[in-house]
Amino acid sequence: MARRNDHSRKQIRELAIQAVLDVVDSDEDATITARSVAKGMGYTVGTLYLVFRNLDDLLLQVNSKLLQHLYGDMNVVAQNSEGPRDTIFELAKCYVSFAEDHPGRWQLLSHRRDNTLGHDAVENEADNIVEDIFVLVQTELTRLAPTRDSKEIAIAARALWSAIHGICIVTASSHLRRRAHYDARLLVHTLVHTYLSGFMFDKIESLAPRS
Amino acid sequence: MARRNDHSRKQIRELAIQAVLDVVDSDEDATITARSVAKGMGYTVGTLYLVFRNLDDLLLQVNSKLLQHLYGDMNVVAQNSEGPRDTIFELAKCYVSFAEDHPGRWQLLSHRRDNTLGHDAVENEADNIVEDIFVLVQTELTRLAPTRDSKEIAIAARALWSAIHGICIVTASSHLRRRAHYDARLLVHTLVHTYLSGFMFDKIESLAPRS
DNA sequence: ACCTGAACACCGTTCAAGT
DNA sequence: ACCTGAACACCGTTCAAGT
Repeated sequence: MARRNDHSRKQIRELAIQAVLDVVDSDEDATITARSVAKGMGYTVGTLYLVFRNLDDLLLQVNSKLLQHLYGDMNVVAQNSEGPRDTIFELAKCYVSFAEDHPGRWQLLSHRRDNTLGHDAVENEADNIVEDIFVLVQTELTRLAPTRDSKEIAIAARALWSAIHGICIVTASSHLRRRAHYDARLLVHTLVHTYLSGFMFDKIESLAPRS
Repeated sequence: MARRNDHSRKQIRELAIQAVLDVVDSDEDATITARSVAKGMGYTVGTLYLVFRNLDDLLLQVNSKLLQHLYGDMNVVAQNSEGPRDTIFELAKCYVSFAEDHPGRWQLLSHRRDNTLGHDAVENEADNIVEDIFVLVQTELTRLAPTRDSKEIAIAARALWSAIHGICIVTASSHLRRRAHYDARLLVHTLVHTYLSGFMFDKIESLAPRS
């Protein structure tokens, strides 16, 4: 054995990433293991460490890829919807769909990373995409209330998007524990509807003359 | 060694729970280990399995205790605030304070449990307290809009509380990655303010005559 | 009866040795 | 040069054996 040279370094990385996705797609509760990933890609454990710094590094790259896809989908959705209000609803739906249709992949995103790797390029890349997603929402909120302070809108966007994320988490967790199930889509719709009502109402109020 | 009989079964359980809390209090990122818990309580690993079914069972009991405390605090807060609107703000602040002042304990709450243990008494206990917390919020929302459908209010309460939780999670995670930090307290305040505005606005609208 | 600690089957990670 | 797989230091969990 040894010395096969079937794949380039980049191809091996791709194989590993695909193997991780295959594992979580086949069982959302599966624990990702260096050995299981290696088996899935047809190599041995050692090879993994030839190409990634460690398991966290691999998972980080998977997350980066997942976030890129999600961001891409969200951009398409943003393009194809009518008006900022509708767009925000569609963006939220897009996120819930990702969480519900690919629970394994979605859970991968909240995998706690070790701080052992310093400020990595890939680490920053993943974080930057998350930032881009926030900005997407921020842009639509700005369209809804063009006169409002941009700092305020940034806060509103973060609050709203974190809230949507929170609903997905709580719903998934109560689903896991076979609890009375509240539909994530319904909860998110309610949240966005109520939040946007409040957002617009506050605007009206601040524009109204002081009584 | 062997046969010390220093503590009763119940005392040993208490020692273990305290040991877990000590570990996460001293380092929020510490990994809870059967051996580290055992060392912290002055026993050996085996003893842990004399008193808990496994590590998850121990962590579940810790969570149950933490949730009881949190629920107690929230009840005190609910008693001492003026009016439903103020109460909801105070409840939210109470949760954020827990997450920020005791990050290790708070993170323990989102520890993913194995499904290996069936429908346990303790498991249900923890879930029931979470349910009670939702009800607390639900009660205040009902006071704000007594005429609204109770099912709708239940949904509104879950959406709001999950949203608050989500903000804490996203904030903690970006804090961990040393990202530009948005204050959780500010985000939660914005969320609650905006959400309640929307909640009241929708009520007004639905009460208003159809035009 | 109560507790221990060696043992087992797993981890992540490394690195000398094979081709 | 490329990859292997045994080795190491850890896990969670069990259970025969000590007092």
